[in-house]
Amino acid sequence: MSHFGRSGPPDIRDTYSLLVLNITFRTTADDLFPLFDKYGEVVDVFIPRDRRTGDSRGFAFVRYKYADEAQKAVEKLDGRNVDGREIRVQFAKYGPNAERIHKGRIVEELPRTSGRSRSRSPRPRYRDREYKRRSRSRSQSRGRRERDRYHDRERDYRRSSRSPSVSPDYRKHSGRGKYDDVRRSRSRSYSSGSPIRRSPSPKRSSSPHSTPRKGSADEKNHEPSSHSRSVSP
DNA sequence: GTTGAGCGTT
Repeated sequence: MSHFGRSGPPDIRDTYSLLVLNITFRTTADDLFPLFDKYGEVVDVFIPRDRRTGDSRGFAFVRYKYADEAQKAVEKLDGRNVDGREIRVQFAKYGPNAERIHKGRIVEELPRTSGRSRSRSPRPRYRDREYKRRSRSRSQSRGRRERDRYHDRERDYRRSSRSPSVSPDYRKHSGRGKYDDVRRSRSRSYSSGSPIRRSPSPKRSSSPHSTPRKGSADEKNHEPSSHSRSVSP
C-alpha cells in the first residue's frame, strides 16, 4: 500500500495532482502519504528520483481524488515543517504525458480538431536543475538526453583515452575561427607555441631517441595538408 | 557525507 509508483500510475481519470517542493532529500513517499492522506484521500504518491544515482530530487507528487481535499491539503500542508524543513505544496501544472491539466486536475480531453495547438510558449524555466547537477566541468548541449540514451561510452572513451583534464573553455571563445586560424598558422611556423598539445603520441615525442626533424619523408607524412593548401588558393 | 529552483513514473 505504501509502495506507490512501483507499478506506474494506477488511474488518472479524475484526479488532482499536487506538487510538493522544498522537501528534504530524505523524505520518501511513505512519509508524505500519511501526511497528505490525513487531509484527504490520496490516490497516488510518487517521488521522481535520479535514474543514475537514485536519489530523491527534492520534490514529490501527490494525487488527490477530490479537488476540495487537494485544496485543503495545499493550504494546510503548504508551509508545513517536514523532517525539519518547510515543504511547498501547490497544484501541478505540467503532466508526465500529454495529459490535459486544468487547475491541477487531470482531464482526459481528446483533441477536437487536431493536436496542432499543443505547442505552448517555451519558457526559460526548463530543467535547469539537472543541468546544474550534471554539468560539473563538462560542456553539454541540449542533445545530452539523446546521447545519454545511447551510451556514455563516448564520454568515457575521451575521458580515459584523450586526456585526464579536458578544457571545454575553448568553446567559450567567441572568435574561435579566427583564433583557430591563427593557432594553426603559428603551429605551422613554430611547433612549440600552441597551448594545446596536439601530439598524438607524446611518449614518442618525449623520446630524444630519434630526431625525425631533418627527415623529409616524415615531414611529408606528418603534414600532408601543406600540399593541399599550396594547390588550393 | 554535500546541494535547494523546480514539475512526474510503468
